[in-house]
Amino acid sequence: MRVSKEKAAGNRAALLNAASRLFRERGIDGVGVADIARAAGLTHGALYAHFPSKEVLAAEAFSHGFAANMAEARAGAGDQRPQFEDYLDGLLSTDMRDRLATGCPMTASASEIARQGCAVSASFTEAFEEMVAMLEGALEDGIPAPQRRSLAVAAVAADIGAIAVSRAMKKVDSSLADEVLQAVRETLGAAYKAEKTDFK
Amino acid sequence: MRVSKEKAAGNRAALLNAASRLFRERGIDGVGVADIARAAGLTHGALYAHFPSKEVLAAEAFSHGFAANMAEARAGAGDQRPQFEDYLDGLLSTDMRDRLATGCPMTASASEIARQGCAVSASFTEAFEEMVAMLEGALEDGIPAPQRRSLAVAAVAADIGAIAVSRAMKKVDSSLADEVLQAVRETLGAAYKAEKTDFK
DNA sequence: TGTACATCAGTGAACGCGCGTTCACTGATGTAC
DNA sequence: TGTACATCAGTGAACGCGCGTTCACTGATGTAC
Repeated sequence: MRVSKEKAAGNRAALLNAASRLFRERGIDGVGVADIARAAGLTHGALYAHFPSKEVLAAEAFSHGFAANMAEARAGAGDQRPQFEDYLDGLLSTDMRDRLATGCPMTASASEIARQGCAVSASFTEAFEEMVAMLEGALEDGIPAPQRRSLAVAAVAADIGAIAVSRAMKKVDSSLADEVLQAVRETLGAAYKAEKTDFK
Repeated sequence: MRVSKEKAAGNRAALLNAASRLFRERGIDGVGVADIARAAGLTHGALYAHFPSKEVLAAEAFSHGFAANMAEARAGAGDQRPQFEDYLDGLLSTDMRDRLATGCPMTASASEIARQGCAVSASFTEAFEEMVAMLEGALEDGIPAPQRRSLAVAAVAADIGAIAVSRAMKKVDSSLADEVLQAVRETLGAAYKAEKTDFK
């Protein structure tokens, strides 16, 4: 039966939330549309009143989950502008690694995106650029723009790799999993320090 | 009907080759056992004479594909011992990125491994350690062991991230995809240079 | 070397199940008068 | 403000299909005599 506009908007949001969580937890290929609808308190047919296909839902859910993560990162920073190293500490923490369902969708699905359609790839690329911009803005002003850009791009890619790798290994070797996070943290820190020294 | 021991061994190898390729191309969840058996010229029933389950096949196929990649890397190095930077150039090239079906299984499946069973996680972890050892051996002797280890671990994790990210974006922004590889290459190079200078 | 027979790799039908998507239908909502 | 009716979010059965795994069966291979 028909439902009020407010209720319909709420259902749409519930579908996005459920999809976003489940896709991160089990992978895009590992979740069915019925699972998502059920988690949102609806039947699978209703899903198609809001999204034309699973792929479009996946792309929107990706952006939705990423936006929530960015908002959290900015809120967590508080009033003053955070430094590059503060971001690294947060991104490469065991906390971030252990938050699969609510963490960054890029780290949760990195290697699956290439197998998905263009809509999902586009969401991923947009998220990547947004995160690069955030990190770039946290680098010291003394460093020239090309080096800042390069460092920020590398930091986001390395973070995605570190979290994915750490998660993949945690079940069988949790100390190695922790070591990976620390090693990437140290290496990015060293590269940043070197750039700062070069251009002082 | 029964088949000679040589033929059976050949069929097993064909199954591993097909599985290894297909899993990298389409993801572990994206390939069925029937696809693999068909690609190896067999029926799906025969697969279960060689492997007890898809998960065990996935774990063995992972190790199989990784071993081939390592052998290639060592052969490509030729007679003299390659430097760390030579490895980075090879690993972070557009060639490596564009070789999905025959490239490193770690880069092809990184974010999916955490969702698979322990057998696959164990294969991943073993491969990771082997690759770290290879890179560690290519670092300059002057750097102390802890720093060498940290740099090698970070390089493998960052490489996995860079290739996965570059593949994810290529469809929608190929110049950004190329930039990612170069940025990670530069940043790891800068970190290595800084360590060399520190301990000279 | 020749024969009888146990072994077992490979076949293909069948198991129960979930997949993404479509569609006729329901009935409360929102709108036009 | 009250009534008639078009709209459309949501339901649930159905579509055809592929999934991983099991199993009775086949028949060439390898072995024991």
